[in-house]
Amino acid sequence: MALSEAILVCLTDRPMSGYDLAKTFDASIGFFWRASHQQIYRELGKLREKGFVKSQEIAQSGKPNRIVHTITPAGAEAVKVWSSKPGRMPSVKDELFVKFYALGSVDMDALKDHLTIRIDQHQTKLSKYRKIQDRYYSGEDQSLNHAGKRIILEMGIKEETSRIEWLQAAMFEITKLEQAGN
Amino acid sequence: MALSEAILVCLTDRPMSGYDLAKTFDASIGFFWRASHQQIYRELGKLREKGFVKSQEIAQSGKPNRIVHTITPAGAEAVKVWSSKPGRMPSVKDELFVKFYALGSVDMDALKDHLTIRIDQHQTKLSKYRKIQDRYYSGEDQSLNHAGKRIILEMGIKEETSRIEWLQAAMFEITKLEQAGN
DNA sequence: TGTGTTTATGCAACGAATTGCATATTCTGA
DNA sequence: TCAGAATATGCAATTCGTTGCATAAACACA
Repeated sequence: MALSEAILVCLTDRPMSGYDLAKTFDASIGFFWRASHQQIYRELGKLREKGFVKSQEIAQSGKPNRIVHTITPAGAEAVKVWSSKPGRMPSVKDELFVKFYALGSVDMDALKDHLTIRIDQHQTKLSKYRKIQDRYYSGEDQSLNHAGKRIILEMGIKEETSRIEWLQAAMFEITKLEQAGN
Repeated sequence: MALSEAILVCLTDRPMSGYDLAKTFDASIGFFWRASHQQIYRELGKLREKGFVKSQEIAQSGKPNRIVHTITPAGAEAVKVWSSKPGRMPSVKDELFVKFYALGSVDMDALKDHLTIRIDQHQTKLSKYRKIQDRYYSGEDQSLNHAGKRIILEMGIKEETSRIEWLQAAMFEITKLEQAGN
């Protein structure tokens, strides 16, 4: 499982609380590996048991105390071991395809609506990526870590752009089918 | 959950045994909704309980008996209800991205190997899609069900093609980074 | 003064998915 | 003739993921 590694990778950048991690997953690494805050808290517990992170409570007046997690040398080692092994193909699960597979049994107007929604969602994602790219990745930072994040943003932008294109092509095709009177 | 619907959709084409379904998931609908045989058998049990499929055992001499599942009117109705509701965005989980996110902490040669493997896997998928397209979807069948399957094949081909392109672009970029001596 | 949002953490229950095992027979090739 | 693949089904255990709930305080706004 790569959730634990994704967390360790985040903690390599800087020590974080579970809350910080949840926000990071929402805003950057989570574009490529989704996780909810409950998953993150549970996984942090496991990482602590394995000795891959150290956790220390920091008292805050007023707000609840923060528990800040730091990656240990054993954790860094675990990241290295993981990164040297090839991962598995991401498993596809897309309801929209299944609906197309059953085109004869679905309501065509509803399907067109769903297609429109999906295109919108991908466009939202795309503009989010572009904003981040403009804000943080148009500069001159040449470090490896920065370069890696720049590259996945570029990949994400290409992925979303092509998705939008072929979803629009699919929309065109089913509209044509409808007009043909099937 | 759409696994149950994916199964029902398959059974709309023709009655099948669990084994047939597992093979169908391996060879066609599973390109867009992966499922193992254990998942399928368990789900078939649930569908039977709900009355969405009827199952009848067919004696076979020698081989173990086949249990053939047929969709019921209630099952067909369930497909309709499901298809009218918008699905959720497929959740992304790709280790390769996570490795790029941690570019400073991973072994670059290993990462390049993994990239090569992934490009190969997508190329394999692509040529599988193209073969199916040539064999079954280059003809004149104008039925809706046929058209839907043709469209998802086209979408799949576009998806894989663009994936291969940007994975190669990523390979080019990290090679460039390496040569720059970072 | 109250309502809602943000920060901050976590349990409990359930449902989904994976992994490993188990059985039993036919057919194919070495 | 013997090994192994393909056909055919399924249980059990574990892990992963989601949903709903719970707590607790600061702060912004109306």
